[in-house]
Amino acid sequence: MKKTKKKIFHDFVTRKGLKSTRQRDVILDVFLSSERHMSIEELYLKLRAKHPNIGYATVYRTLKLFAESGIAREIQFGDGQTRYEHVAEGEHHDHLVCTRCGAIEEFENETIEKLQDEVAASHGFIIETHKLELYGQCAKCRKQ
Amino acid sequence: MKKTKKKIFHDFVTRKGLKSTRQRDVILDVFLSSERHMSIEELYLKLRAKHPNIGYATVYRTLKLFAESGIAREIQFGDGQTRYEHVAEGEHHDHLVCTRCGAIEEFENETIEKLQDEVAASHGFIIETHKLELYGQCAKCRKQ
DNA sequence: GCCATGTTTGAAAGTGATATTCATTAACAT
DNA sequence: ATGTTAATGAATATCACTTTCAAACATGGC
Repeated sequence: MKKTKKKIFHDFVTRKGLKSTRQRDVILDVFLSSERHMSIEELYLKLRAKHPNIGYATVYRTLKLFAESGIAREIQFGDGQTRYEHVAEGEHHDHLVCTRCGAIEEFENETIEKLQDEVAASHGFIIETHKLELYGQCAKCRKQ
Repeated sequence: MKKTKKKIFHDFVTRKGLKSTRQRDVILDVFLSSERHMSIEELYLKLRAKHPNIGYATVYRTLKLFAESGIAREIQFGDGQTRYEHVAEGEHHDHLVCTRCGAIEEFENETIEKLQDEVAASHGFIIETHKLELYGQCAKCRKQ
């Protein structure tokens, strides 16, 4: 059994000399029990149902911390909302985004990654990160 | 010789029942004579040098029109600025973005595009557009 | 446990980029 | 030249964060 995300985040908080608070615990629980790609707004609303006294700013700051600790990653799909996705250790994936219903699917493709490195090399670049998103209609929406 | 972008935009304006104005002409000239990836802000500043009385809102609205007419395309590189790039007919390319100096290079790769279609198909998606950006250090910055 | 210290929190205000409003001005058809 | 409709520019609004600040907490030392 690998280190759980709760443990990873807790260690991060300790190592940084930060404090473990009720709010952070609650936000982490909600984040971990949610779908993989959530905007701050979505998480905030979900949270409010049970914890109406937690502020937006706290959610915002805590998600940033999740990203910093390595258990989450910020993503932008160009709709003006920052989303946070769960990060599985050592794993990388890209996204398929449905332009109709907004559904997000993930995929991995070794060959594409390799080609990206080649392209970068031929331009003298060293890649640090990349972003690959395919936008279109998902199977469900196409049937309608 | 293909239809020029001026002609394409003018036809678009006519077809839509819009009007041809001095401002739109000027903004189009500045856009066409500029580097491929310009933010609204950059174009506005460049414009102000010779045409200090053209408003920001007009630039903003006109660039949207360029995109709608097909001669320009909106792109987001995650720095919070929308950029507009020139669109060459039938051509598609992706970007290499230097995380140090902000330089933007373009590339095309047939094989990657093909693989994208395969990935999409295996998920039941039909791709409409895609976005592939490689972020890293460009050759120049690496040497420093 | 109780304190001292530094961190967090939540409400409110601030930011920066984009988007809209509205009175005025300018294009185009007649 | 005139009427109609679209475009413009200044100002304002919006949106999604982001920061500020006083009050509330968490944690280590006594």
